[in-house]
Amino acid sequence: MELTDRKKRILKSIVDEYIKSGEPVGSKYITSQIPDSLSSATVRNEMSDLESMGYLKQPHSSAGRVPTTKGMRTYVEGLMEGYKLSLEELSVLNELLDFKVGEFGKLLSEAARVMSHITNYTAISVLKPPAERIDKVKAVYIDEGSFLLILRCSDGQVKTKTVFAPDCTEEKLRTLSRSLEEGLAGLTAAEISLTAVLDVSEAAGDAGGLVNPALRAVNELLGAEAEEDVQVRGINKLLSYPEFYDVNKAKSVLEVLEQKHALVERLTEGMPGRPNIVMSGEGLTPEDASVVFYPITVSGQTVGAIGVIGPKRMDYKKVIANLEYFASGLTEELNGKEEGGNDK
Amino acid sequence: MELTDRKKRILKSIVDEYIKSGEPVGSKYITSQIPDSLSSATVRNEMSDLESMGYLKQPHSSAGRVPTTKGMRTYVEGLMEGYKLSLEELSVLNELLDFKVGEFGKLLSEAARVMSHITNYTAISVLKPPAERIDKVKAVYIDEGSFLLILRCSDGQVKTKTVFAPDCTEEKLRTLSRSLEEGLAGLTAAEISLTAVLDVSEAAGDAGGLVNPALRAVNELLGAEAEEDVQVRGINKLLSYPEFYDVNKAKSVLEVLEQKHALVERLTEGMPGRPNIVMSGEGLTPEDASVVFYPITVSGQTVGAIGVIGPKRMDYKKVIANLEYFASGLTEELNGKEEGGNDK
DNA sequence: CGTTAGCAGTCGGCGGTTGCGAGTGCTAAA
DNA sequence: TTTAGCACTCGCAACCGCCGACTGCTAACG
Repeated sequence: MELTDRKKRILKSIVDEYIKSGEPVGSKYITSQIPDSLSSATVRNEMSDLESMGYLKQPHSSAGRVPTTKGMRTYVEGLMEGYKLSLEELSVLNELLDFKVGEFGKLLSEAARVMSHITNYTAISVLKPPAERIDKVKAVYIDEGSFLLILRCSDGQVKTKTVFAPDCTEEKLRTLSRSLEEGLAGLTAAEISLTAVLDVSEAAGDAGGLVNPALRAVNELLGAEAEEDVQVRGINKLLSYPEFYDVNKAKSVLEVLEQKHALVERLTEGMPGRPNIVMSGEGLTPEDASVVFYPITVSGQTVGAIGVIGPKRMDYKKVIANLEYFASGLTEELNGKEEGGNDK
Repeated sequence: MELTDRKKRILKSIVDEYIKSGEPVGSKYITSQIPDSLSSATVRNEMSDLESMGYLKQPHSSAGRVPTTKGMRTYVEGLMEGYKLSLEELSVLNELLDFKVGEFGKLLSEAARVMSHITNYTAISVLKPPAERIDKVKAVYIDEGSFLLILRCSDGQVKTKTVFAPDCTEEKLRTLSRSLEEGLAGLTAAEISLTAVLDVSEAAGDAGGLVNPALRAVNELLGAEAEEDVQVRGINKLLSYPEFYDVNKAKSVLEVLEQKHALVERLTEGMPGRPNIVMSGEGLTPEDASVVFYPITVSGQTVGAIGVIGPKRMDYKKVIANLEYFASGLTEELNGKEEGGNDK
């Protein structure tokens, strides 16, 4: 059977209402919502069709209909109207984007807070350590027992770590800096081979004792878990929605949110530049929940993501509009900054 | 009326059982748990006394008794037995303490994860930026448009921030470093006055254009919100306890956990070196919940805290034993490290 | 005077019943 | 093809009575 225009209108109307109320939608109510003037009986017939086509289902035989995941999918992929950001939303987001981008991690985490506040859903931000090339390495003297290793990556990110090592001198550290940079510049963490390590050791000469601690630090800074960060804000919002009044459902969502590493993986795998929507039944997403997210990329590399998790019937248009605005603004700024600062 | 020894035994027994079951405790059950051989009627009389003294209360007139906050307080402050850490718990904690302490923040957050896992409650770790004196300042060249500001505080913590400023040269940065250090060393954020700022500007000479961005960065690094971090792990654990099956109660707890700044304040205000216990009714703690935490100090300054939040009837002895072991081990290590590295 | 047995009273929780109302599917007529 | 009408289904809330756990009280005992 075909999805006629009228069926689409009815489906859209059902989803709209379901997003508002969270309750099954009956045929009578629909007649008052669609432009067509139809009787409830006709709508019932259409709804019956939509059900057999898999767009709707009845929670029990004498209740209204609820959209299935398939129905929701269709809705978000075409039926849904756009959403105009309110003045208030715009001003909050703009203020946020005025942050200096050097503080990327903090910015993302702050964004999650704001996003949760604006949308009334739980917001997630993830920060992923990209497999970056090393651009510059520097070792700076702190005291005899320690120095600070500074790594500048090809995306402009600067990472630092305090390294404890005996007998540091300014002199030795200069040598160390030079040999590290010569040996490692242009490599990713995975590309640091044994020969590279030996090269560095040799070049370091009497600073050789510092090479191993330094390399360990480099590895940690670039390594997979190094700077991974996940922020979840507004968990309490989740419990405002009836679908999560059942403690077990709420628990299953919270369990997913605890899997921080998996979250990073999952959210940074999405398509950049457009909304990614995962609903329950489509991935590991827990029952009745839905996740909307935008990855954030810098020159083609995904470095993080920001998203929202809520009931499957969340207000997609609003959420998408907000995420879109923030993500695209941020991506632009990040990439602009990058090109500007990279002309060495 | 006085709290006799027998009353204490009965109270302890009631709390022990209540911690296990979460249900009101009846007089008959108690007779089988205490060493004294008493009839249930006698126990009832004693329980009636305990109730009028405010240690117990009845949720409704035909049910057993439940300890009040006062009853719990008395329990945790004397009646409770010690808890022996199991081999498994010890080995996990020891492994954790083997982390390098330079990674203090990451360590705390990891500790929260482990703590939640071991105790089966929700764990909280907070990191507070102490009002530190500036020990050393250094500006390191990144490229023409930016440099890295490195701050070493009197507690040995090293903080960094990328600063964007036009026309950086290695030369200028050396001057900047020198004048910043001369002008700011030994001060806390609050003590940086206008005269200090003018001194720095003057000393900086032709690097004067870099002073303002640099000072702004110093301020951010030392400022109140600068590096505040709160990690909450194992929220899903909370929902395993019947006292939080009621979504509203769970929500009120989650709302408290969202107040990250307030959490930092509250948890770092506690007495170091011993368990701090706050129960519902005693502070802002939400209904039916209880928080146990240990602040972590470095040379007298509280720099963070680790704790556990759970139902008021949580297994205090186990939680305290674990937190105690971790907090004292960490404090020791931190203070040791500090003295060793500070002899400039 | 402390302790104990016994008994009446209280009350929450549980299972079964009932009535209500929303919403459906079907049928027959327009 | 649409519509009106009607019988039917079923979740839900209210209600009821019963059971059991536990208490408070009283009176007797050592």
